[in-house]
Amino acid sequence: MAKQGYWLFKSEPAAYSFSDLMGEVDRTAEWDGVRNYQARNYLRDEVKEGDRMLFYHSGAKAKSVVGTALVVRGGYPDHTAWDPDSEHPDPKSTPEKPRWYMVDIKGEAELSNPVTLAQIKATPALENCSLLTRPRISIHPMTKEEWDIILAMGE
DNA sequence: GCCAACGTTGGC
DNA sequence: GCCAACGTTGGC
Repeated sequence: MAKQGYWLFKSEPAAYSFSDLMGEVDRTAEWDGVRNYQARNYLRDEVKEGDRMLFYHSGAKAKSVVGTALVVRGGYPDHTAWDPDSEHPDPKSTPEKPRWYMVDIKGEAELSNPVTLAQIKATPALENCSLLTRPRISIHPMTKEEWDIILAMGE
């Protein structure tokens, strides 16, 4: 069995929120629309079924980790790229030569207390976490230690 | 293959 | 709403 991976996915709640995920059939959604190569590489190569992720709300008001989810399908081609009616079409990506990848996630639990960005910044053990050191990427790998700390803060 | 222009992200 | 950071594009 592959090593358990931990991730943090960012989303603008106005575009797609954690409650949107929890409201899906089977609480499961395709995480499509990623159009950044670094994030794509994570999705394609490293995010595996069985990995867990923190759902982070970015943007003016939220800026906090609000819940957890499970990866229920590892990286596979993002078919919305070659759908001209999708929100993120990319004519350079085709079914034969997919450029973008996505995963499927299933909502698990909402945190009792959302962990804010300010709290994360104020926690010395989290100062090297990818969320803080690599701004402007929508997908961040996390260590088990970081995962445990944030979840404990959210209880 | 360089690099300027441009677009996007996301905290403030 | 501003703007810094940074990724992408495209002319040369």
